[in-house]
This record gives sequence, C-alpha cells and structure tokens, in this order.
Amino acid sequence: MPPESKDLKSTINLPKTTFPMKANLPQNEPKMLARWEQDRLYDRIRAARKGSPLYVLHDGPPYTSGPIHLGTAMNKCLKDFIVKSKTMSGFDAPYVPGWDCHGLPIEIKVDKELGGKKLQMPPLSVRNACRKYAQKYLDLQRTQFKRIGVFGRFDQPYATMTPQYESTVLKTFFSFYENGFVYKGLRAVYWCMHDETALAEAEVEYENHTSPTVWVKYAFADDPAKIDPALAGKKLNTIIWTTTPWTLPASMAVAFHPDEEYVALESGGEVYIVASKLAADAAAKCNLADPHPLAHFPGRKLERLNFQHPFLDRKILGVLADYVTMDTGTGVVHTAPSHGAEDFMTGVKYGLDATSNVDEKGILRNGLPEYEGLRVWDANQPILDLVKSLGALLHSEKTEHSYPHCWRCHNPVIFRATEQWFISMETPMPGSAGKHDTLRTRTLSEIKTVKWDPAWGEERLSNMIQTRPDWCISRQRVWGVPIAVFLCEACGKPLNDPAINKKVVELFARNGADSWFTNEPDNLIPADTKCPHCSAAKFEKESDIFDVWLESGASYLALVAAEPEYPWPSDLYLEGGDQYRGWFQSSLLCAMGTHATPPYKNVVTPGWTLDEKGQAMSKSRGNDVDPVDIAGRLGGEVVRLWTASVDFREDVVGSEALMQRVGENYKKIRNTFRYILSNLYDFDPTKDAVPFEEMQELDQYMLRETVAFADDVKKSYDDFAFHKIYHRVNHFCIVDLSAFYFDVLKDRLYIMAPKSQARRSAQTAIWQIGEALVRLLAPIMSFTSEEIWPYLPQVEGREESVHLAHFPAATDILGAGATERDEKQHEDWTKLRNVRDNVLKALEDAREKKQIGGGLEARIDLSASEPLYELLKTYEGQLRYLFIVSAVTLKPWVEVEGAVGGIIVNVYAAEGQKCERCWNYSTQVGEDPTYPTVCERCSAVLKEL
RNA sequence: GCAGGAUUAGCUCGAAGGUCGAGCCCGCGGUCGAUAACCGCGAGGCGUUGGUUCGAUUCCAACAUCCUGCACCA
Repeated sequence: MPPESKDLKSTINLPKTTFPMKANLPQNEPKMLARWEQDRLYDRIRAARKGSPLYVLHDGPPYTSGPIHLGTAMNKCLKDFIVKSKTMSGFDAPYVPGWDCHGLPIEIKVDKELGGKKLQMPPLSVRNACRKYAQKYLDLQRTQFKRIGVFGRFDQPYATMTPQYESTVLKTFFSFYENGFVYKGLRAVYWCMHDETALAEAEVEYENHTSPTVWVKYAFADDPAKIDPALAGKKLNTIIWTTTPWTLPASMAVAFHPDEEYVALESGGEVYIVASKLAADAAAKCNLADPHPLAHFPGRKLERLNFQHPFLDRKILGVLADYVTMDTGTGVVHTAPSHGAEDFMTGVKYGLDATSNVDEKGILRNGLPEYEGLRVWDANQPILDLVKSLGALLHSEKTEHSYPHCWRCHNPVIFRATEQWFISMETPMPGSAGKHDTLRTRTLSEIKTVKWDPAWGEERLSNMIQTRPDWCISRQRVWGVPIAVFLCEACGKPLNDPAINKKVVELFARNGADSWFTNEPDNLIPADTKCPHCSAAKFEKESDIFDVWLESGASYLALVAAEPEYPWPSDLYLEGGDQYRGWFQSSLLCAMGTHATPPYKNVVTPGWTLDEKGQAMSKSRGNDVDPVDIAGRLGGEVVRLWTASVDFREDVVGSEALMQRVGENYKKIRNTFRYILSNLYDFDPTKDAVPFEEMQELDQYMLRETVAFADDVKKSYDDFAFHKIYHRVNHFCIVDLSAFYFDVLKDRLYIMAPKSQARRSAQTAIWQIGEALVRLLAPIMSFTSEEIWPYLPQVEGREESVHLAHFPAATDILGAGATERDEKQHEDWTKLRNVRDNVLKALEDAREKKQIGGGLEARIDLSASEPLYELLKTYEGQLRYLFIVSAVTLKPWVEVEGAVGGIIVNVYAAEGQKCERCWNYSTQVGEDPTYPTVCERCSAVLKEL
C-alpha cells in the first residue's frame, strides 16, 4: 500500500529520544548526588581500582572559617579533574579531603562572639567554642564541595583538630626537637599592650598615627682616625632620627648603610656624621651653623666602632644594615633589637642584647627614674626632656605616618622581644656530611628533585628558603596544638626526654590535644625525673601553641600514618601561589625534618581568581562570584566547565557573564550528545553494529578522527591542560561533528531504510563516538556524563556508572584489527572538506544573488586541477551528499582567470523536481507510478520497507 | 622597594623567528525533519618603546598596567 504523500514523513527515520534537551541542572544535580551517595559510588570506585597502581593527590586543607569562594571551588574542581582522569586512566587514585581547623582567625571570631566572657572562661571552654565554630564550617564546606560534584572520602576526611592529627603534629615537632633543630629564644614580635598579646602579621593593620620625631646626638667613643685621618682629634658625633623616643633606653647600636656615602660635617666646634644625601636636610633641621665637610667615607668604615649612649652608661656599636634608606632622617638608624623586627635581626647578627625592658602591659622597667614605670607613649616626653637636658637633642617635631595597629582594638602596637620557639634553618641534618649540610642547604637541594609546574615555582621557593629566617613555631594563643613540653620550674629550661615525649604523643592520639590542659605534669612525668640542667624536680607546662603552618605542614605525615600503603612521597600537591610562603614550604620543612625528603613529587600552582576588570576577587571588594550561587542558578556543572575553560596556571577571570557563556557552551555539548542518542533509538550494537572494514569510508574517517581526538584529550589530561580539552571538545563537537559529520549524515540516517548497511554504518560510528566522548568528558562534566551514560546502548559488561569506566582506547573505538591511523585517508578527507568549504562559500554567493535558497535547490559544476581532480573523481558519487546539494558534475580543469586554489565552483538551479520525501531535486521524480512525488532513490527505499 | 608571574579579536584560548589561527559573542542570511535546535557567510587583534635579525607578536632590554607573596622601616 503506497503511502499518501502526507504520510511520506512517517517513512523517514527522524531522530527520537527521551534525553531532555533542557538540562535543569540546578534541580537534577542534587538528585544525582543523592544517588551517588546512596550507591556509595566513591567506595565502589575504590573497590574497582583496588590493586591498580596508586596515584595520590594530597589535598591542601582549606581553612574552616567561612563558606567556599570561587578560588576554593576552582581548586577542588581541578583536583577532581585530576583524580577522576587518573582513575579513568586505570590508576587507584584515592582522594582524602582535609581541613585546617585551628588558628587565629577562628579564635578571633569566637572571641567576638564570646565578648568579655572569654577572659573568665577556662581555655578548654574557649577551645570547645572554637571547635564548634570550625566544625560548622567544615560541614558547610563539605556540602558545598560535594555540590559541585567533587568525589572523595568525604565521610572520613582529615581535619587538623582530630586526636590522630594532633598527635602527628606533636610527633613531627618532637622529631625536629629530638634531632636538635629546635631552640627557644628571643624574638621581636608585634605586641598589643592593650590586649597583652603577641600578634601575627596578619593581625596588624596600618593606620595613621602621630609620633614625636627626634634627632638625637650620639657621641663617638672610638679613635676618629680609624675613620679618616682628617678627623683625628676631633669631637665626633653622629645623629640618629627616630619616631619612637621610648625605644632609646633599649638602644644598642647605630646602623649605617654599608655602601652609601657618609659625610663628617664640622659645625660649632663639633663634627657630625650623617649620610651625604641627607646632610643638607639634617644640618637644617638640627640647626648646625655653617657646616662644612671634613671627610667622606662609605658607611662600612663605621662597622664595629663605638659610640656612647646619650643617657645610659652603655657603649653603642656601629653596625651595617642594607635596610637603611636615604629618603628620610639622617641615614643613621638607632637600633633597639628588642623593639623592631629589622633591629632584632641586626642584633642577632652582631650579638646585641635583645632583652626587653618593656613588660606585657607596655610599661618600661629597669630604667632611670625619669621614665621607670611609665607606659611607652607616656615615656616619650620624659625621655625627650632627659635627652634635651643632656644637650643631645638636636631637633624635635611631630610626624604623622602610617603605623601598625591592632586590628581588633585599633590601638597602636609595638615590637617587643619575647621568648619564642624556633626551628633553626642552620641545623645540620641528622647523619650529615658536615656543617654545611643543614636544614636550609639540604632543603634547597631537595627542591630540585621536585617537578614544579609552572617551572618558576622552583626558583620562587628556593629564593624563599634561601632567605627565610628561622621558623618561629610558637604562638601565645589557645586554639591550636599545644607545644607539649615541660619546663623546669627552677631554671625555666625545657625538658626533652624522648620517653616522656612519646607518652604525650600517645596521650594526644587517644584523647586529643585538650588533654594537655586536663593533665598535670605529675601525671605524665615519672616521679624521679630531674631537670638535666639544674637537677630540680618540679616542672610546669609550656603554654604556647604551635604555628598553624606547622600543623598543616604535617598533613601528609598524618595521612600516611593512617594509610600506610600510601606512597612516600605523594604524587601531587596543587595549591595557589600564596602557598609557596605557606603550605608548600611548611610541608616541605616538616617532611625534611622527618623523612629528609620532600612530601611531593609534583607541585602544581593555579593562578588567582580575578574579576572581569582584572582585579583580584574578594568578598570585601564585593566583586566575588559565589560558586554555590552559580551552582544553584546555572548548575555545578557550569562551575566545573568554567574551571576547565580557563588556563588555570595563569590568573583566571571569573564573572557572571563568563558563567553564562560557559552555560551556553554546555548546551552545545549537550545537544551534540542528544543528537547522537536520538539517532540510536533503533540501534542494538550486538545485532546492528557494522564491522569497521565494512563501514562507509566517511564513517571510518570520522572514527579515526575520534581516535585522534581521544589521544589529544588523554594527553591533555596527563598534562593537566584542561582548557585544551575544553577547546578541543568544543571544536570536535561544533566543527567536526555538528557542522560537518552530522550535517552530512542526516540524509543517510533519515532517508535510508532503517536496517540498511549505509544507515547502520553511520549508527555504529555515532554510537562509538558517543561512547568515547562521554568517557572523555566524565572527569569534567561529571553530572551530564553520568546522565548520558544509561541512554547509550547497553552492552554486556558495561559499568553501571561512567565513573567506574576507563577512557577509550583506539581498539574500543575502531574495534580490534582496524589500523589506528590511515594517513592517506586522513589527507584525502582533509582535502575533500576543504573543497566542501569552497563549495559552501559559492553556495552562499548564489544565495545572496537569490539564485537559490537551500543547498538542495542547487546543482554545481566543479572543476579542479590535478592532483585534486583525480581525488574528486574517486569520490564523485559521494560529492553531492558531502556538499548537501542535489547534483555535482565534475568537469576537467580549464585555466580560468581568477580561479582560487585550483578549484572552480559554479552554482546553478537544480534540475528536475523536488522529491517530497528527501527534498533533493531529481529529474526522475514522477517516474515511478507507485510513488509519483519521490525521487528514484526514495522509491527504491520505499519498496524495501 | 624586593621576588615571581601576566599582557594576542568584545570573551576564553591555541600555535609559531616567515601574511597568525579556533570557538564563543556580534552582524547578515539560510533552513523549518536536532526546533528552548540546526547550517552558512561576514566583521574583528599581537600593551608601549628600543635592540638583535633579511624578517620579531615570537628572542633580548627598558617602560606601562595588572596579579601574588614579602618588606612597608628607624
């Protein structure tokens, strides 16, 4: 029964699928997540890869004081891409997320919540409040990371506030301690005398402050001829300049720049040494009448010569320092090692006394009656008066300048030298060859064994290790791991007994670091223990806690302690560039102290997240993009795809507009899949698949292109070049598939008899393409790949989840036995596609001239020079389908003026009638009386049906 | 100020000592059998100034702008 003309449409194999065009990601992703959770997919992946080579990416712990931001989201997505791609490459790649829970920011926030109550609370209560706070954000961040599709051992993460972790921190410290790396000593730190506490640099804010500024005469107390013969017998002085007169009692040295020129100015019978560049200014300020230079010399001439303190019986040493600048003052810097960071360093270098005579309340002690017992600010004027009365005050004025303030109480802070714990960078390594084989030098040589990506990381970290001071690991705080060391009550010296240390580590492992607060020394120290220094028998507990960097630096040590089969070193660390100062460095040092090797084989550094103007993204600026918000409105997949779209090794731009754009792109990829699925509705690979060698050549060519595509993508996964994958996938979907292959294939898929070899060949190809593409995209588009997975034909042995599957190999795509590459075929088809582009351009010209509308309304004459003509001749019968026109006539080459690329395309209106079924034009429409409105090709198909 | 990095189309990127290029966006058109789709065509660029070179967007130097970390000091 011949179909009526209106029923012809029902004889066409139009695409059909229930795979929705609209993704509805915000609604569907949470359902997918629930399913994964219920199926315990992460555990099933572990089980599936058990026994495969391990690949351990060790997670850097984010800080638990707020929700995640775009940078954190990107960081986790990148790690997820790596873990999933390694998994699909056949590795056993576990991922244990971690969190950094201790430290100041949390303690400060909790302080604010507690208000004045904190002072009345015992440390354990404060710690409990902090723990609750940290746990709250750990839970929040965990939910947020999962929401963007990150896979990992989320039900059993590592956290720096767990007993096992805390004991590892302490054990790591003892490893340093027992090997002689640790000492306790003075150091100048920021000190808030209002809050009576040391401050970290991050807790200091610069605000304007008005200070008295004084120019003070320091008499020279050495032989002037040592500087220059011209000065012999002169009454010599130098002039210092300071904005903190209260530090003068602590003045131990005057610093000169080694290479800057200084001048000795004679005026009123005395001689003054100041920097040449500042001489005029200093002479004017200090009212030096008629100054004239006696000698010029570099600052280094003054090293280790003596001066006299203006009001104390103390020799002041001439020292050299590179930080002396020539922009303000006199070029001579009064140096009080107990009250300045740089002064302190200089003091260490020259062996100066750094004892602080300022107590924790900021009151001067052990001083002259004029200022004894006064607060530092109140001492300024009396000291100034004292200096003046001795004739040493040459000038004074008020200066407004930027000065560090406490970020909590906003009072100005001071530097104050206090006892701190240090890890010395100059300690010889255990079993070392000599004293030049120190923690610093060995670390520097071990840095070279790590692969840094980008490569500048090696230089950057080396520079930092090269110049960094000893590591100050103590903090006078509550929320952290206590430095669990006993101190002799009599002499104050620490007890370092490995047996006792071990006992405390075990205690921490059982009961957590809180047990340091609940146990008294007597519970932990054997009764007969005596101080090795003074033989006293009474001990007290150290009250400082560890720098949090020491804690997070021990993270891989903690993980390996719990998972002994994990490799040392780990395969990869991946964190932002700020971690060269932080985690990369502290992890490296902790590993050096315990294993004498780095904890990582590879270190990768993503860039910073910026807004569309190139400004750093931050919540306080209000230019941040919230990944959780994007996930809620556009989908977690969009956050993932955005992460993949940018070159993460550089600073990356994130914005609403970019997310929208990526979302558009997502639709394109999704539609490509939808088209594949919609043409497989009647395809069962076990029955219908066509062997490679029997496939149409276009299909063979496209499958080989797919193999090349898969190779590129897999290579890019290995290189962590996700943005290349993003662009390669786009290109493949848009240019190779949608615009070329699928467009050409429509005719064959729709028109040919459903079970015809031609159609089955095409279906086999797109099935394999879909199967390859879904796997290759799974690490990045984890939600959508999983959604697509069951829509593709189910063959036996196929995994339940795409995330359990492997990347496709060439034999998966082509079938066994097919040659992976065919250069001739590739070149031929590249040329054919080139000709196609020329034809499409010619069609567009004809369209513009209103000669044709759709391509099928055209027939074309094509002529080409050799050897292209020969090639076209071979494919002559296929050309009309390749170009999607109704007819192609191949003509021998004739030399024509203006022919481009050896091709001439002429477009004409197609001859004959439009076939009502396939829309091609044919002169034979109507020849078959059974089907009078269709072409010869369609009538043949219809007879077959 | 010190250390490290960046600058290519409106956006995201790729390549290379020899006329740079892709996708998206945009404009125009086609199609109405992937339709909250699909196809084609078009427009559009190497931060600035020097140097090396036959030739530089590429190599070198300086400058500018931006990012990160450190130092911001007497």
